[in-house]
Amino acid sequence: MSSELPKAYEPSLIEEKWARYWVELGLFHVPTPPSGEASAKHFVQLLPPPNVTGRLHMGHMLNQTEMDILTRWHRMRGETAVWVPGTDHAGIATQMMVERQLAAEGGPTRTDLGREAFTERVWQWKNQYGGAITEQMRRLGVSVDWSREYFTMDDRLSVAVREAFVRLWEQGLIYRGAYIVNWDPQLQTALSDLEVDNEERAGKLYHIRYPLADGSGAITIATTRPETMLGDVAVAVNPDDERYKSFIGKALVLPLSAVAGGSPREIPVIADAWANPEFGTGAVKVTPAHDPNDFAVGQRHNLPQLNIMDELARIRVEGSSYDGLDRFAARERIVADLEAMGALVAVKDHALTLPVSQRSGAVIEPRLSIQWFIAVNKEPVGGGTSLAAKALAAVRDGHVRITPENYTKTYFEWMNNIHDWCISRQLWWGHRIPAWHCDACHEILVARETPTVCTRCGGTVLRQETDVLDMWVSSGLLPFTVFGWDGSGKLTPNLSAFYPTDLLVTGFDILFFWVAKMIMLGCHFMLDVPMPDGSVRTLEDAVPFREVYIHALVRDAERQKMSKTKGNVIDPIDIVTNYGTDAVRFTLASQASPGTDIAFNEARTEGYRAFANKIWNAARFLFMNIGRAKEAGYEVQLAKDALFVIQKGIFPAVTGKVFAAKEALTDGTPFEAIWIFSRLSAVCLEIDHALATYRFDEAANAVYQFFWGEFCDWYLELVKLRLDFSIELNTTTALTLSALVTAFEAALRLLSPFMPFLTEELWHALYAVIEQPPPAKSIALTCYPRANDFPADAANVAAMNTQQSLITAVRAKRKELGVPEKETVPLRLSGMDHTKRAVSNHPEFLTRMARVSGITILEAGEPALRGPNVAVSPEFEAEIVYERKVDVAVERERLVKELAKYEKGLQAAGRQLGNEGFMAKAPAQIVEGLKRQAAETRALKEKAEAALAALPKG
RNA sequence: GGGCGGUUAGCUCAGCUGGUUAGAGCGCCUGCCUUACAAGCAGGAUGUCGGGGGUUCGAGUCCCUCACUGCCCACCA
Repeated sequence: MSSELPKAYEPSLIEEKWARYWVELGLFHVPTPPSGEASAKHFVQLLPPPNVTGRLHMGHMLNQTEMDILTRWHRMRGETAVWVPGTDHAGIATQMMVERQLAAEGGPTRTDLGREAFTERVWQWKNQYGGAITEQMRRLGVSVDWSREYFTMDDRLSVAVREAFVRLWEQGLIYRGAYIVNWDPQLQTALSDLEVDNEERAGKLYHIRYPLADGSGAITIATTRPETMLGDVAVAVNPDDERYKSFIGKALVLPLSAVAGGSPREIPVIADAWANPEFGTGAVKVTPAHDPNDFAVGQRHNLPQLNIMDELARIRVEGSSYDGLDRFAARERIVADLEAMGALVAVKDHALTLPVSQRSGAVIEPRLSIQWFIAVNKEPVGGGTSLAAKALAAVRDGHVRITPENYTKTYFEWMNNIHDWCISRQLWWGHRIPAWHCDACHEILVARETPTVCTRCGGTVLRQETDVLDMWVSSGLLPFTVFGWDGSGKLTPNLSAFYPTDLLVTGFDILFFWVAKMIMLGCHFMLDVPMPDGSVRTLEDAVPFREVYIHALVRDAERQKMSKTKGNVIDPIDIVTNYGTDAVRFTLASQASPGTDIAFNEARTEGYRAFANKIWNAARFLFMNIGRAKEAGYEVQLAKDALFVIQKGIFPAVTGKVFAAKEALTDGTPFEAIWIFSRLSAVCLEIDHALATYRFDEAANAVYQFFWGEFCDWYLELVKLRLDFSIELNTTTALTLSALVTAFEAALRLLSPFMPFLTEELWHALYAVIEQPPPAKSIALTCYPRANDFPADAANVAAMNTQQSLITAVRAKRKELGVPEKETVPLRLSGMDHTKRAVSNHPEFLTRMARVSGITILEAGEPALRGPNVAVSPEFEAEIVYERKVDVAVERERLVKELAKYEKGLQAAGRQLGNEGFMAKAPAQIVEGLKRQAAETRALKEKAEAALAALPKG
């Protein structure tokens, strides 16, 4: 292979190849260390499992980009980087998906099929389509360990889920009972509070008169859901409400409650502080079976619970004329009937927040039903603190650190007000609750193995509970179940080596759904598992992860939240197809910093595609020159210690484990080579610091700025004046080429966590060009550049800075004077000694970069250069010898503007320097700096004044 | 009703514990096909850092306040 890379970078030509290569060679597989082996420094992460039904969205892409950058970075730093991927069975979503599919096919419905056949269908679906999202992940090249991939319904995980359930039950932390839950009448299942959204809707507040049974008057109540009055069992008033004191204890006749052939029900007026005198009429109807507040009131007053709806939210009151009506139809009928009988006192507009199912969009009906709960605030039987208490302590005591920090507060707020967790779902797809009901005595048996005999009555007809577990139960156990936890209390080799995991990267939307559950369950179950050294595990090491990084939301270019209804959803795969994975990754990384949402703008991605192309072309330049060197008879080879040299070259390029550019410097090392190494060294520090603090944006920007703004803009340009293949075996050329290759190869490694595809391609191409086998199968398996690998020469960098500012100033002045770009001009230079020295040491920089034909450096005694042809800075005056074609008016305007700027600066400085307080209190270095700057500004001002005076009048 | 954030150049955002005269990318203007790259090169313009007050020698940076604007949580019928 030679340097024949296409002129423009075409990601589609290489990405698929490498994505496959990484997976097929299993490059990111980390074997389980033998039991008992001390674990090396590791970096373990668990991928937040996407739903099997899912397609990759921008949130996933951001999440995975961040995780992948960190994983690759840690891996290249020599740590054992384990990233465990997997998918979630996603109970409701998957069941809905398959039901829809059945409906589309016109085949049997779920209920037609029955439980067993239906779940079989879901498995079929999962096996056929469930890999879509992981396929997308493979395409993105995320460096997960695929051999560790899990599915939350895998046998091994299911066994662990059952074990966890049984143990919680045995510890008295799981109970079953009739409570008000959020009922989704469409899906016909209970939902947790978190699965319910509250939506603002315009509604009505109905005032309804309930007459006293003794005919002595009436109470008017206010309600937004009049249909539930069929289930009323009381009316509550505030005990301190003077208006109603006399009513307390009396009986009311419940309107419309008469069923066929009967008379209306009577209900009592009770006193309860729940009734708010300020709201509505101050009297509230009490419907314990259909409202959580009323449920509580009912418990306090021992009221009956009257369930008047079925699971489809249809009215079910035998003998009532409303029987069988849908709740909303019933509402209309009831309101009309009340109006007809004169009981409807008023209807007022009322803004209300309606609970809506996140899953189906149906209006939630609070419903009394029998469900299973985890008691999160209860102490387990046999001692210990509650789940919530442990989870609070884990974060409070710093065993789990949350970034950005302000989420810690949110976490505490939530954890302090946490309610019991409803874990049962009336679905068929999921982990079926391991409980059996005895037909004979109704005893509930919770067991690891399917029981055959009732332990209480010896009955043999046992039916397994039909409910399944909330999906977050199984995913909440993942940090230890993926490493083989089986409840036996044994430390598996994987747990020993990899638990607790190091970092969890996730979105805030599942902080409570998932993160909090993992902390509760991890702290609870892992406390029983001994440490690798056999000692007792404490909370510090029971936590599921040491750190949580909560990433921001990816919005559209207008900062709108992406949503299907708005139609502004950006499909990452589309963008990746257009611009390449690396460019999209870089776009996300360049904006990813803790707590800041990302506005995804394609224009930005276009910019990073250009960056990829820039890198590509830098490589072409390199390869072209290596090709020339070979033609010119230079020897290109690897040295003994896995380094390669060119001719008698000096710079070890590469990698494997050793890298020692620093030691390899010689007297002949070109100035600009030392400079680029010094810069590399500094950038390494910047990147390490940035990534250690989740400043992906800073890291990305640092490497971007380095590669484009320094390596390409300056170093490559300067290199051009060294490379001379016309002379046989020129040492300078050899040294330059060695340094160039060395620096480039290091830059590729620096870039590779951010742009894995491009860097992999070019890295292999580089070795192909020098006809040597690469030192590793992948750039991802080499080591990350460290600051110490390179020389850092401050004096060199300072001199280079001087050269750069001089070159820039001359270029600007040339432009101002209208010198044609190709024309070379003589230059005269006065100014400070260090500037003169920098230029006389390397006049070729100025000559090449600013197209200067001859340089005259004025002696120390000579007067400083002045005039409109002089480019000035505090450090130098550089005169371009050229007959200017300058517009005097324009030049005057420019100078006047410049003067004003200097004047403003001087005034600002003068204010401070003339301020006694400042002089007395400000640190010396600040004062010094300000003085120096003021002096410089004054000098510039004088120079500008001189130039202005020298302008012809006109 | 509680809690958390945001407001800096036309756009998207940096600006770390207050310290010299506020930055980047994109866009915009001017000139260049300079033997890696026009997805490029060189040069340039652009901000009363949301309003007001305060603390300080010194304030995008800290405090108060107002305005606008997101987001999360919440059982007020």
